[in-house]
Amino acid sequence: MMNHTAINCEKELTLSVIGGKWKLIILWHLGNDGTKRFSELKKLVPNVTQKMLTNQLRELEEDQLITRKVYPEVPPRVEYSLTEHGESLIPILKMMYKWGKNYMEVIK
Amino acid sequence: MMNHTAINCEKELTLSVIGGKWKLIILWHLGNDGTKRFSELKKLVPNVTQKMLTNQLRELEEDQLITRKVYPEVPPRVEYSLTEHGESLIPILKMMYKWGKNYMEVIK
DNA sequence: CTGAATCCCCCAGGATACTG
DNA sequence: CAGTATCCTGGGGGATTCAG
Repeated sequence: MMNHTAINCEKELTLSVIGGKWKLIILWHLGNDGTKRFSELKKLVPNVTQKMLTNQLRELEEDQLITRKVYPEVPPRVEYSLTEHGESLIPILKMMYKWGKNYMEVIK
Repeated sequence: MMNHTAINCEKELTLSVIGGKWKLIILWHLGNDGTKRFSELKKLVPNVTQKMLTNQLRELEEDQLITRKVYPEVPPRVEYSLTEHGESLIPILKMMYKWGKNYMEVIK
């Protein structure tokens, strides 16, 4: 598991696992569309660099929100998908989506 | 409103308004206990510095999640409370709390 | 295709001191 | 009591290059 220091409360633990710059959108796509390869995620997540995509995926994997499956092929194929922990996060993401959408409309 | 740059999606907007280091716990206390003075929040939020508490409160105010009421007294009294936007965020915080609690138990 | 390895910059956040 | 004003640091995140 990752190093989540200075967590005062359980909600901050939750925040710490989804708080990375690209984690919400990664989880979102894996939640909606299911399994994705690295290159697919690269296209789906606008403006990520390879380094950051790799980085965020590693952290999500450490936190057991996604699984990483490597196929021993040439060229290599790696697929990412949500774990049960990851799946259980989707309802929260949906609420965040709804709240953000409404908030965006109300706050001009 | 604050400067929320590089928001790819509405959920990231939501994340951006609650993402500060002390914002969750501030919103949490204001949601549970209602109006609080600055000094009360200072006690309720462990290890915050005055600067950071002020900073986070200002940002929450800019984002219209809390209101700031100043009483013209000596010594000064300032009270903070949730706006409707802030209140509407509480269900999300509760879900995050539950998720984090369960996650903490399952992941050793 | 899926990475790892470097180098670098910015700024959120901490420590500390001062003020109406 | 409820703040400002400075100064400073760590590390999250970007750009770029190399590799199996």
